[in-house]
Amino acid sequence: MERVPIQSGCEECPVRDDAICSVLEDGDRRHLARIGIHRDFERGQTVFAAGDESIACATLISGALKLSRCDAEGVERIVALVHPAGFLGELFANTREFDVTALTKSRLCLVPRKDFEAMLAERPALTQALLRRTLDSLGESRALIDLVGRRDARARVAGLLLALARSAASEPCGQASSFELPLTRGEMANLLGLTIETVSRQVSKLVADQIIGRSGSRGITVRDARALEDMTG
Amino acid sequence: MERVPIQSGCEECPVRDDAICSVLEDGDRRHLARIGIHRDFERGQTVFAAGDESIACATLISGALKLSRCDAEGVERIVALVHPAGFLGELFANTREFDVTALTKSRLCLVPRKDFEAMLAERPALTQALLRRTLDSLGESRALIDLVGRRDARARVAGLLLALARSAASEPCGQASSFELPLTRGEMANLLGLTIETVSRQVSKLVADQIIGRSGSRGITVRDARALEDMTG
DNA sequence: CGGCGGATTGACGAGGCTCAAAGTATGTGG
DNA sequence: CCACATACTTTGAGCCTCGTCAATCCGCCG
Repeated sequence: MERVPIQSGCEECPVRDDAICSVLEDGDRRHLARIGIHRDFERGQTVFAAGDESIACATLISGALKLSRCDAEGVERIVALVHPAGFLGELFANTREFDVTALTKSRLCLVPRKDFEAMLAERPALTQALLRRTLDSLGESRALIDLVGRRDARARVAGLLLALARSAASEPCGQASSFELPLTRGEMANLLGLTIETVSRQVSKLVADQIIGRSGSRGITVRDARALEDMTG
Repeated sequence: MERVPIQSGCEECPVRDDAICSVLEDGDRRHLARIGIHRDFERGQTVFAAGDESIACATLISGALKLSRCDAEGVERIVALVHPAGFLGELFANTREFDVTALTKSRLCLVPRKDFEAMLAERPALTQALLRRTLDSLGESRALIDLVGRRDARARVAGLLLALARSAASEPCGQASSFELPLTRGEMANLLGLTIETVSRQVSKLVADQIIGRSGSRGITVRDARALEDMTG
């Protein structure tokens, strides 16, 4: 569990133009770079645990994370995915609400919460950026409600594959034609409100219909993006 | 469609301590009171329409609203409900993303968007309050994902009834034992990702099981709140 | 090689959707 | 005041999708 100081004042950061710190002036950025650290996580590692005290905020630099919660019976419930440039942190509560787990090898930029909150108080632009990001999350969350509440299994899987293809794209607004799933079938099922078997069957059916291709159990090739989009409405 | 100026600088406002303007100092409040107006809507009236230019923000003073969107086939999809003290407004986009419709007789406090944004830029506390409210919406939205994605029909209906009982409560954190549903069966079904028939059957079953009582098709009495809570996990 | 976690595939049953009909509330016009 | 229309709700019957249970398969690692 290495803690690496942030080198070179963020100049090399791959998400420097997308993450919420992009709204800061260079001076403020340098300040954050001095107090922040980088840290790497392997697939499956817990980044934050629900119930823990919230002492740090973070921006995801690379990789992918899941946000989940366990219900009364101890069953995991994934409520959102986090992609690079995404922000993590409880802002007005002292304890964390969700478990945050790495889905792939991931790198985070961690900043002590109190320092971040201090900067929020002084820099309205930062608060606005955070608000904007939260509004985006809200939009995503509502899109997920749509997917999960109204679509059949085939459309749910199609919608998730599209979303993952988009987030795997190199440019914003594009979509990768070929990518590795960061989620197991079980995690896909969990997120979509389906079972492992149903997800597996739908993926197989999409392959049979020539809409996607498979390489290994995690590799996906989008053959007919149009068909996928049509399914999700 | 009357437009009523805000009288008496908000002193009488029933949501003055809960709405986002509660974080403002009296001077700023008076300023908003001068430029804002009150407006009443009847059940079914459109408050804002998706695609319209966003020229006003609003706080719901009384009543209830639904946020919905239509998919490609023109089918309505309710994504959230808005209760008194709730905030409405696209902040970084120029067009509205959702249809907003009154579910009951409702009163709103409307403020021109540009004035509101100007105040946001000057008053970090206001931005923070809005951020906090947005985070709450995000939490609600994730709770809805949980309800819709993982629970069976009975639990979904139970969860919605509980949520409505809470929002009908006079004190915060309490729940009304008897209230009027602001939603038709069709709207409940839409929100929960079920059909009208299934909702109707589940409500009938809850009545048969002595868990709730009915007075007319919209009146609900909670007889066994514990049982409802147990169902939703 | 065997063991293990994850993925696939099949058979079966149940829960919820579809289709259909009838019941209830509310309003409108004669 | 009643007849009628309209909108919403309730209830029933049958079917289909998806969940459950179970067996097998694949890739990976010791």
